[in-house]
Amino acid sequence: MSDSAINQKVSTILGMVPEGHVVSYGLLADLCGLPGRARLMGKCLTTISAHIAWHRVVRSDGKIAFPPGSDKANEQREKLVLEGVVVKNFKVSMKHYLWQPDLYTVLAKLPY
DNA sequence: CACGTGACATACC
DNA sequence: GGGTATGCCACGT
Repeated sequence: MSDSAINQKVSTILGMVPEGHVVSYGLLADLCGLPGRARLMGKCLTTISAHIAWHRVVRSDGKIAFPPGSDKANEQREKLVLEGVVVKNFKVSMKHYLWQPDLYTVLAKLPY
């Protein structure tokens, strides 16, 4: 699978994550058909972070992936809070996670 | 080719 | 809860 193909899927999927919700890197990888390759997602986001909802991606434990207090971390926290996401100490509450049933809904809309 | 590193995850203790 | 260990994959050195 080419890089651009992955970028395509990531963009598509992130476009379907509703406001006020977040997904983990691992889940995102799963949805891309790349189970176990969460680290690849971070790599991917560095190239397409410009015009998509990259801020809705957090780690599986809820923490923002950037160093707490860094500019990027602050920016992400800001965007999430504006959407109504509860962020405490750079960690989002679990209730905002897109969970399994939601994923099936998302998958049903994907072109593959 | 061998390591180290990184927007990660899981399983333990 | 935190800390360590291991698995994971792409990249640079």
